[in-house]
This record gives sequence, structure tokens and C-alpha cells, in this order.
Amino acid sequence: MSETNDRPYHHGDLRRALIDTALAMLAANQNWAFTLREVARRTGVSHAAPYKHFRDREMLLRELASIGFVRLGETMTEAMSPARPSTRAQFVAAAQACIAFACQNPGLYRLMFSSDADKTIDPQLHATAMSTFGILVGLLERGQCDGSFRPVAVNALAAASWAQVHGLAMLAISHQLLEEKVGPAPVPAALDVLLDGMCCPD
Amino acid sequence: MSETNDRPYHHGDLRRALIDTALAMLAANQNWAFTLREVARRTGVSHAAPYKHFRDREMLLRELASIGFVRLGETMTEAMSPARPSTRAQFVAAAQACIAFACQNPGLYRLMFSSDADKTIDPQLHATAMSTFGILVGLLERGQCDGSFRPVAVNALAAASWAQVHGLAMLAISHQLLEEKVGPAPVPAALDVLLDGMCCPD
DNA sequence: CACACAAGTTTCTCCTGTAAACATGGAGGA
DNA sequence: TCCTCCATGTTTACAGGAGAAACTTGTGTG
Repeated sequence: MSETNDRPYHHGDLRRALIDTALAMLAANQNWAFTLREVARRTGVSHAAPYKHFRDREMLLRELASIGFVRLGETMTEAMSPARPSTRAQFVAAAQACIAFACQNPGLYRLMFSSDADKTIDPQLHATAMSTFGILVGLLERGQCDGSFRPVAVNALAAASWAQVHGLAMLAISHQLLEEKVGPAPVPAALDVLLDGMCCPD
Repeated sequence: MSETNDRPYHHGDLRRALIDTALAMLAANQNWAFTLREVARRTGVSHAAPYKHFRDREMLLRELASIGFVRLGETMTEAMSPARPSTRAQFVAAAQACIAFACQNPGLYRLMFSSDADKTIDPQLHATAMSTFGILVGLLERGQCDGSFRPVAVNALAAASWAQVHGLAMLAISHQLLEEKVGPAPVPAALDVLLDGMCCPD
């Protein structure tokens, strides 16, 4: 009972393992209806073990959401980093990266913006989300400096474009951007409409 | 035990009463974490009674979402109906009505677009949601006919504006449109940006 | 080398969703 | 009038889940 049992009493990094299991289940089912006990079971520990690392089920969900924001931020930063011909092109790339992220991780993306990952009760999560939002603001500020975007309050631009991108992502996840309903390339089309309003007339 | 008991064995319209209770709890807590048993309890019936009217808990949630779409549609239609100076003004009114609805019913609005009200498994709900979406499409079509909006695929316009309005609503609900961050009137500002891209240059 | 503490496990209670069997009372036919 | 059916209630039962409490195990540190 104690010899070749390859599961030592102490797991080593159970916290990470639980998060990985939960992320896998989130990706597999595209929802977070899983129970904490199921996560524990699949991770191979007792059902009470998770409580040593997460106060309750919701805290685990907020942790997942936080990871989602970090990954989304990385994705967007990466999409913007290659030398693009213009700030506008950088914006389009970042927006498309965000929407692609949502399509590839629909469960996680939904969780990030759901009330089950309540940002008002978790300063840490709120800060992480704001940091991701800041990537967009930074891009818009640079665009204003180089004359690409209109010199209105940057946060108004940020609200408008964040709303647009997030709205498109949600529509895409909900399969409401079907080609026969909305044309062959709705995302670039919608972004163009927005950018026509955001960019300086030239 | 049977005299002044003002609760007859048969409720009369338990289905409606359960829905009303659930809507009230949704509004009170701004989430749908309530249990079916709690709904039954507050409605004053046994915990199994709801199953005579809803196959399971999710079916009740979808019913609530459906009611939400109907109400949203009414609100938007109403906002558009008074004689407005222009189609553009009608659009702004409808969009603001939608966002106001979301702010006044954040729980319900979230539920309507959550995966717990899965539209892919409920044709009735899907149809109701599409009908509400159709109000927007109708307005855009009229605007194209009278030359207000650019003559591109109407569904592309619909996707762009729906994304924008829905995105703004979600941001507003999440209290991310604070004045100090985003200016005094972010919604009209964002809608203007969008409309500048949607309307015919003139 | 002892031992305190972090990280597991077991056990327990209360609650939920949902199924099944039973009860009730109003509506429609004999 | 009365009987019987059925929709709509209730009671009872059960499988699980959340989370608390008490117990166990090993490991790092004096």
C-alpha cells in the first residue's frame, strides 16, 4: 500500500494541478458547471483537498478567469508586436486576436465576463482585468500621438472599441455571425465601420 | 386545518407565480444562483410542484430569458416609436433604451446572454431572441432605404451595431463605464463613433 | 532528533435536483 | 346528481454536492 504507489501523500503542486484539471473541463464542456468534487476526483485527490487551496468553488472560478485575462493580454500583445504598417493595422490585429481567443476558448472567455467571476469582490482579479484593458488603452494613446486616431478622450475611444470587440466576440461565440446572415467577413467589416468613426478623416 | 387556509390545493396559475418569484429573486440578487426549491418555498408550494410546469431548473431559466427578450423588444420598439427627427436619432434612442434596460435589469440581461439560457437547445427561445434582433435589422433597413445608412450588407451593419450596443451594455452592467475613466457620456460618444462609420458621408 | 505546521484524508451535516408514488378537486359524461 | 378522470398538487426517497471539523502524514527547521 505504500511501495509503488506513485502518488505521494503530498502532491507537490496540487493548486496548479487543480487549476489545470478545471481548465481542461472548462475547455471540454464549454461551461463551468463542473463540481469541485469532480475536479478533485479527476486530479486524484480527496474531495476536501481543494479547500486547502481555494476558499470555495467561486474562488477557483475567479482564479481561472484571472488566468484567462493574462492569456488574453499575452495574445493581444503578441498580435500587436510585429511591425505593422500602421497603428490602425495594429488595432485590427489586436482586435482579431481577441476575437480569435474567444472563439478558441469560448468557455473561458464567457467565464471571464460572467457574474460567477465577480470582479467587484476580488481586487486581484479586477486588477488583472484592468491590466489587460490597459493594453488596448496604450495602443489607442500611441495612435493618438501619431495622429491615427481622433484626439478625443482616450477612454471614450477605449470604451467604444472595447465594447465593439467584446460584442463581436460574444456574437461569434454564440454562432450569430454566420456567413449567410452577415456576409463573408463580418469582423473586419464591423471593425472598419468602427475605425472609420475613430480615425482622423484624411 | 382546512377552514381559513386561503391557499386552495390548486393554485390557479402556479406557472406564472413561479416565474414572478424567480424574476423577483433574479432582480434582487442580480444572479440566478437561486435554487428551484427556494423559488417553490417563496411561492408557497411544495418543492416538487415546479416540476409540473418546468422539466428542470434550466427550463425555468430559459423561460425567464425569453421573457427578457420580449421585454427588451418592447422597450426598444417603444423607444423608436415616437416621431424622431431622423433614422439616426431613432437608432440612438433604441440603443440607449437597450443599454438602459440592461442597467435596470442586469441579472436578467446577463441571463439572456449566458450559456445557462442556451439558445441552441431551445428553438422557442432562439426564435424569440431572433425576433428581438429583427427589430434592429428593420430599423437599419429603413435607414438604408431613406439614405441614412450606407448601402452595405444590412446584416453587416446589424452585426456591427448589435456588437457595439451589447458590448456597451455589458460594460455598463460591469460598472466599467465610470465617468472618471471614460468621460461624462460614454454611451452617446461611442454610438457617435459607430454612427460616423455607419452613416453615409454627407 | 523532536515537533510545528502545511497539506492531505475521513467523516459529517445540511442542502439540492429530480424521480416516483400518492392525494385532491374540478370538469365532463352517465 | 354522482362518478370518474386528469391536471396539478404533496410526500417520500435517493444520489450527489458544498463545505466544516477533526484527524493524519511528512517535511523543514530549531
